[in-house]
Amino acid sequence: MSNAEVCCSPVTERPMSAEEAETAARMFKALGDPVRLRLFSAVASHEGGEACVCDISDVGVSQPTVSHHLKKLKEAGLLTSERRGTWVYYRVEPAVLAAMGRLLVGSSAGALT
Amino acid sequence: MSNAEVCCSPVTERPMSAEEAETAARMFKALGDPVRLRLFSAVASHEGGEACVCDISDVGVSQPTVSHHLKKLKEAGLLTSERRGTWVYYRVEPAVLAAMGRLLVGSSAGALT
DNA sequence: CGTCTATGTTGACGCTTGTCGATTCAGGTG
DNA sequence: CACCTGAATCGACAAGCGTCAACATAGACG
Repeated sequence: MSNAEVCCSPVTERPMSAEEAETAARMFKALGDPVRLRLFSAVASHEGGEACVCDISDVGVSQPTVSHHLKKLKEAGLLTSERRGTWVYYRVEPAVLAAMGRLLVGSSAGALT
Repeated sequence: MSNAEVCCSPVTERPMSAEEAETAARMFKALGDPVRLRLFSAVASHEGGEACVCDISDVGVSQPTVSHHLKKLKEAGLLTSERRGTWVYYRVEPAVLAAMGRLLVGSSAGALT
């Protein structure tokens, strides 16, 4: 259900419809908070493309707040989570980065590594 | 002063610092509202890369609200404005799209058209 | 100058959001 | 089982945000 597939043609191609904008804005909004952006970057740059909460929770806010932001990122379709024993691991939804990049630069930014 | 040059290395490269996140989040936040995203797309996709307010103000909200959102986009460094006679024209700051794209996909998405 | 049109600004309103402390849940360990 | 640690949820609060109607400003035109 991740918004990645649905959304969208590049912003420079034609004016976005209300529906497209609604979907895309939800993803941008999720990255529109400094703490969330740091958490997201921490996960995305972590080895293996995934990280335990304990690895990334040092962003200067309380533990409930970290949990809250991770939930938001998950709801936006940017992260997925999985519990393994004591710890919970978050990983980046790969298609999302490509989709958002394509939305901005239009070109073949969809070509992933 | 546009945030484009300052910001940043790709999110997947290393965890963002608090300062980087603050800067980048401001740009994502600006695109995190459906109405603003539609306005931005309308300008970006308009011929010549610029548009008069009168050309794009049909997004379902009142005129003051349109003006308010355009101001926000301007403050975020995504748009610039210029008055020419009766009308005010907005245009996309070109480096910004490339910078945000690079932030997401990491690759050589900076290569513009 | 007076008036008309195109944008911007102000002030107010309700809703959303980021944050925390307290609590709860989940799993491991003794 | 009791206890401890990692993580999520709850409840509350202040701050921020999107929206509008009313008003203000800027330029064109008579």
